[in-house]
Amino acid sequence: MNKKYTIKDIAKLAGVSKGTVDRVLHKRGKVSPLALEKVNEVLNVIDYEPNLIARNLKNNKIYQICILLPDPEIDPYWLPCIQGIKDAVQEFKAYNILVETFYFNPEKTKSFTNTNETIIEKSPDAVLLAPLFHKETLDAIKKYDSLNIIVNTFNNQVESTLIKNFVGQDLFRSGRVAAKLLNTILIRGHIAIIHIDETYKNAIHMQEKERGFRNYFSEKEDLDYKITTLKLKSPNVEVTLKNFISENPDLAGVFITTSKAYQIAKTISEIKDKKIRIIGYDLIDENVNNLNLGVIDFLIHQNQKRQAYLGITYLVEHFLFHKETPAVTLLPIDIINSENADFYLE
Amino acid sequence: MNKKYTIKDIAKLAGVSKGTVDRVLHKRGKVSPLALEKVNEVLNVIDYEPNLIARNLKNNKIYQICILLPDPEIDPYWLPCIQGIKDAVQEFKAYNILVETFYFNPEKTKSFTNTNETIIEKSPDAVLLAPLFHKETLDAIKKYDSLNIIVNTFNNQVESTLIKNFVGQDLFRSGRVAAKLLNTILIRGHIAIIHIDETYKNAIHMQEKERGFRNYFSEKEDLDYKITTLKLKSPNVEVTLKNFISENPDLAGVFITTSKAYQIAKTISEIKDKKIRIIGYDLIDENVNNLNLGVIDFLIHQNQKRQAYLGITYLVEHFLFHKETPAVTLLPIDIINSENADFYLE
DNA sequence: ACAAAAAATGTGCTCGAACACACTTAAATA
DNA sequence: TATTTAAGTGTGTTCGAGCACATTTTTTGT
Repeated sequence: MNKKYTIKDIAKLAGVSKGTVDRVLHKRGKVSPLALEKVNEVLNVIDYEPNLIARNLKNNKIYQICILLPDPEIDPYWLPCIQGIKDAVQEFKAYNILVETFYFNPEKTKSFTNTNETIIEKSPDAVLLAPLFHKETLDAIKKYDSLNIIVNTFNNQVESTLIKNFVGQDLFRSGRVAAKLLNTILIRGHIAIIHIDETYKNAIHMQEKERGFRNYFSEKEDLDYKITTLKLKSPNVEVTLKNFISENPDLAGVFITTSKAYQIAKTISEIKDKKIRIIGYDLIDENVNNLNLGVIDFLIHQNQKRQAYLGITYLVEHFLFHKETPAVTLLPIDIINSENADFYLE
Repeated sequence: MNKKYTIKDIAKLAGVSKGTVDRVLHKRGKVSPLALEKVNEVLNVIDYEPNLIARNLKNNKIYQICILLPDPEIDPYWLPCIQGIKDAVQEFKAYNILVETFYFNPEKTKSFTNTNETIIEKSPDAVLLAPLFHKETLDAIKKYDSLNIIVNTFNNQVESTLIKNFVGQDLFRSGRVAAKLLNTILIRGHIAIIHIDETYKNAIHMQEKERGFRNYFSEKEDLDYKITTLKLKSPNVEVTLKNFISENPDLAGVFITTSKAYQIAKTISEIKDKKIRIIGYDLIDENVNNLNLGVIDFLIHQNQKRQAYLGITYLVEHFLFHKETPAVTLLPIDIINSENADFYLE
């Protein structure tokens, strides 16, 4: 009754050979209308699911997947990806899957293009990219596609029909989440959106978050908030911030669009006479410390680990099981406070 | 170089037959010390991973898994589990896995025991239980174990060495998360922990959450909060609550330990002169509506869908791939506001 | 009508692990 | 020493899908 039907079963039921059933199933042609009819009749009645185990046994090709991301030693934001990759490798080590990780220097465009060339020389079956540099990424994607190498991306969205899958987060929405959080903890007041200028470009990231943040408040115009955008540049972060705070004594909350909230937290925690609320991104150590100290109120988790893990998983499932991969996978925007942070770490 | 070694390869390298290698790998005995030595030497050098695909091909047993949970029509809390089960079934339908779902009436102990008996008659290979009734669960587990049926649990934790795996949440910690949230949005004030008395027993659930909640505040004794526990009984919920609010004009926040926060939200939203903050559990429709209306500030997501999904997945992986399952899997305690709720729904 | 070409169909082998069973060699017993 | 018993080893088959190739049937052309 609940038996799993095999091709042999279908062949017997239809009164043909398994070769014919196989041709029908794979639309390989060379089947008479009569035989086609008979097989289809059986297929309509029973619920045939090919046995994935048997299907893949024969296919002893080793699939090579390369994953390219910024060097976590230069930007610790990418550190959790390593574990995500490890998890995926562990999960699929019993299959013919070979995953190789490549790092590039996020501060240097050249490093990105060079690493892509190294990967191309390996001629893998698929590449998973963290596409930091827009133009160079498009070039790389074109090149990969011409060599029939599948390209998927994670973390940063790049519009291209050549990309099969993107895993990341809706940055606009994450800006809205941050806005709602500040709206919940502050009745009114002056809020600063702080972009800390990185040497490399994640400007689009920061802009999208700001857009979402402002969008939330623009929908509630009756609310009594003043919102200022503050761009801080690398050597002068602390000085500029201190000046801003003393010039704006009504400052009640800040939203930091990068993972550098701890830098702001340090300055703000030194102000003893009032509490300025802080919302930032990413569970890097310094941020979590400040969360536990009560200096940072919330962090938004971008789940890089799962991004990398899912990106690889989709590729493996594509190769091994011919599964359809969704064009875009948006991970949940996790809200973190001191009490639930543990569960999202490692 | 990166070739996958097979048993045949090992046999050739060790100068024995694949039968001998097989006996060594599975410790089936009947191997001479000399042969054992030779095979082990090869195994030490190469990194052998058995091909899971081939291993399972031969094993054409159909594994039957029964999952037992409260009827979602009676308690909508369990509704997301259906989707979690569906997802798991979909994922494993190509393998020999048969999942059958059973509902019991959470208000009737007898219904629980009866359904367990129905399952036992089916003699499945494993059962995944939502163990609502403590004593009856222990009896059922004992019975299952004596019949060599694997028992795993989800949602509710039951101490028993016979259980291979539990998937759920740390309720104590989730109480702490709620406490931290109220601590973040309220500077001071009177807070009420509200237990809405269900007809059936989830008393342990509610107690653990309260314990965690109070534990958080007990650690910060310098804070200016007053915490009251309020038990509301079914027909008089609204009246008792209204009385409490008028008797306690300093009430600033409530923490509802069940999924019935919307009931409280209704009453509280009618109070126009002040804002009482509300934190509750579970993304059921009425709660999410109140989240969007701004009446409920935060919901804590218990991720029932994933609980059911993971519970089944662990069993399948145990049967199919002989994977070790962790004794306890604690899901993250997701904090939900109006802006990120979408991502956790379905 | 008959050979040749084309179309349709069936057979048989492969993948790797698992295990039953046949077989060989060594040890134990009379 | 002959014979039983045990220990050790190798061979061969199975699982289901996929595909190459052999075989059969039908169609086409002369």
